[in-house]
Amino acid sequence: MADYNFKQVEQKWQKIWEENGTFRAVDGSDKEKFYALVEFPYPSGAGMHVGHIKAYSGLEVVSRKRRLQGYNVLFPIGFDAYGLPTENYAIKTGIHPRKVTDMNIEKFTSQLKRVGFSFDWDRVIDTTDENYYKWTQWIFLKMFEHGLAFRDKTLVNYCPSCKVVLSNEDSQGGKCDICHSDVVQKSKDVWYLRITEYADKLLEGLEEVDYLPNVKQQQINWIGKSRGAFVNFKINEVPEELKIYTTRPDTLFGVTFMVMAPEHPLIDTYKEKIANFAAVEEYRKECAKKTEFERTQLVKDKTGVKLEGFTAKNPVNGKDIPIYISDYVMMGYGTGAIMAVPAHDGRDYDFAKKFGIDIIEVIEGGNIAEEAYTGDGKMVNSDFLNGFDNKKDSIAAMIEHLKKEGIGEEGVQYKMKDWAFNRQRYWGEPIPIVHCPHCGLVPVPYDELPLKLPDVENFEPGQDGESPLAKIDSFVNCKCPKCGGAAKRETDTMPQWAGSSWYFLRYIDPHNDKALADMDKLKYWGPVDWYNGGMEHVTRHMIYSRFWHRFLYDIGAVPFKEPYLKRTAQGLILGPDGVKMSKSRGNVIDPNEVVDVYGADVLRTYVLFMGDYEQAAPWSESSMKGCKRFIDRLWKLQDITVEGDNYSDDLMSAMHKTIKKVSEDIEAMKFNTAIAAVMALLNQIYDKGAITRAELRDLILIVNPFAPHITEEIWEKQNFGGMLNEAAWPSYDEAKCVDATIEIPVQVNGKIRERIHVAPDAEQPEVLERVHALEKIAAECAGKTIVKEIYVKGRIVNIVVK
RNA sequence: GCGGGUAUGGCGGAAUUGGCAGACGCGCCAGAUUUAGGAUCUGGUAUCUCCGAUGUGCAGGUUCAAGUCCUGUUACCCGCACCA
Repeated sequence: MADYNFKQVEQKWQKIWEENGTFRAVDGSDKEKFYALVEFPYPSGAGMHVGHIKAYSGLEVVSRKRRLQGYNVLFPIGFDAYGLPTENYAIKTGIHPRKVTDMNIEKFTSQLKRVGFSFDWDRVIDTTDENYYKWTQWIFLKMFEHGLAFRDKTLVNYCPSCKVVLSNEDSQGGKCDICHSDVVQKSKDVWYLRITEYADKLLEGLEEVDYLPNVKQQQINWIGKSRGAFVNFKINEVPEELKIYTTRPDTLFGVTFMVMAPEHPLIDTYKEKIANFAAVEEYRKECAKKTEFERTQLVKDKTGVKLEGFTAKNPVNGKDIPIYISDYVMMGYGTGAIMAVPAHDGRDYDFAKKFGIDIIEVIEGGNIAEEAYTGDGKMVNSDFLNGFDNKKDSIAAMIEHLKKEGIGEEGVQYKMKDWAFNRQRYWGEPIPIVHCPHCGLVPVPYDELPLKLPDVENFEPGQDGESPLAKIDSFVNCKCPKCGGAAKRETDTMPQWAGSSWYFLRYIDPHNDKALADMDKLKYWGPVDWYNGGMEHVTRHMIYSRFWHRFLYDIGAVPFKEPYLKRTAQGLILGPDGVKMSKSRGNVIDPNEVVDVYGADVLRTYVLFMGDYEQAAPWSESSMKGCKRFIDRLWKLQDITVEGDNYSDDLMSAMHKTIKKVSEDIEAMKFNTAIAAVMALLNQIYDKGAITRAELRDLILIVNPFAPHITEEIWEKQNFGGMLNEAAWPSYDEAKCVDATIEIPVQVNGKIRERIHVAPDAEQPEVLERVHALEKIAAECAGKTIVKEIYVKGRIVNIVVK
């Protein structure tokens, strides 16, 4: 047999698959469906990364296996093409983002095809295609109609370098997610999506899906639901109440001061009554100047200013307490003001120590002279709560009291905030809203969608962060759809997360021009059975898309509640130096080069063999050569193939065991051990020196999902009949997975002294009888008393002697 | 600080969930083939004081039996972070 020519073979089969539409998903089939989804790529100019290959190879293998098992598989791909890098490239080069995007999509497509992924290429979507974003705009208008899209003037995160307003999610740690420069606070009119209204639904939905535990936990933390109480504190000097939120209302008797966020509006309302207003203003200025970095890094050093001339009354004991402002209280959470219980909160404790404020213990168990005690314990110094010994009961009792006295109520808070939903950028979906001087915000009529993104010459954002669209008079000036008067269009565009929030629905019916997808098709294909992607998308992208989807369900546009039944995440591929791949480090591996030198089958096999799929692992070229050897050895099996319609006796259990192992491991995403099992089988076959046609046929089938090109070629060369992808996944017989005899280690006091061969179903008396007949074991036991004898069937013998 | 995770040969990693630690691959050593290199094939490869003992970050514990379970502890990684 001539050496394996991967270049020729891979091209040959890729062409055949393409011409035959081999991997097309069939609408309206009687077969059971399987919808596998991978996160569609952003088509960047750099082209694909080996990380993409690993991300897609997991469900690629599952999909190919499921097809052989008779499923109707939908395994689609598309492009999430709106975004800043393309726009910035356009600004730099003057090439239109449309052109850049088309070029990049073409590049990605050819790269993906070279790897032989079994995507359904008839269903490719592009979020920047007007037939796609028409429906993105449609969903936005539906949200507007239902009061979920609204406009508000607030402080926003603004990146002075990108000249763009960012969501909290895009500016974590006070750094711009795109350019990593410092984000500043700015007052602006912005669009929001009321995702907070869906917080509970998003939490409840998690109970019915199968996500990795840490994915679920991250989403729960992100939503950040907490239960507690709102309590009103009277301010003594003015007719005003200061409302606070607390998770521990039962510690009210330990409150010795209050703290307001520096931005709290009450401060301005009563500024002429604040005796030290100049000092307050000074402090507020300092806070506004602080970067997020300083705020978080100097956590322990508490700062603040007392509001002179104001005191509050503790509503449970009537004590007068001072009010401070401090930047450790945030305006964006709760009510922007807190009751401080220094004895039982670390931050309040630090503040009280620094400002010399009383610390009153109300929960026993700690040493409040040393530090705040945040554990549970018996209530003290707390009037009617004294004697309660767990927080559940004491909180319930206090809430009861607050309600009865009319000073507070039960409450819930979320860390999640409403989603800032606009960018002052060109390369995004136009927001289909008209600003009419008479009618206010008026939606573009549905029959006028898509509201097309106009052509512009200059993609630079305007000064002060205005969208480039604002400069195009023909776009901006329009008639109000409601009153017909002169009006202006919204010029902001949607954020990059918009298009990806519903793309999995469009794959189901990508060419539909009547609806985002046909209801019958949605019923057949939905929901996504298995979604794999990166860990970095489990909060933002996944929560956003679960929100959109749940909204669409609530208005009857989709027939299922949760979009993704199962979610897994692949680990990163690190550079050969063990560090995350990056252009600046120069440790990036180009998949094209790997395909050139080793072939697509080797690349596919290696990214799955290199380690635990869900764990990060460094790239190693020499390790990949091992996979190259594996592929070549697979080819050479043809040299030792002999006639035979059955498995041979000496490979019987090995064949069945391997089929079982590979079948199970693929479903469990343990691709590395599946490949290892096949390698071990290959070693055994070469030791024996022969393989029957029946064995080769099934071996080729189970390797096919990993290495589809070479296996199709062998299939054809060996005349196994038809195309491999029309054959059935081999089955295994549980009874034949066991060998005729198995080796059992024999331990004396837990140390292995001998080994014997027994039938797998041999019973304990028989085995022990044979064990005692062994010379070495008899010697070990001589003169000692046998305390215990254990035989674990098929595993081990242990004799305990004294 | 909170939440989640990881720790096993020279390296990437296995271990049926309490039952032979180191599967499989890389690397390395030796041999075969080759003018040579590469490729390929065969054998070996945890450590040590090597007929026996030791060994899964560290210290204890449970058990006939622990990488796996329990208690404590250290280091590193990821996510969130002054969230009241």
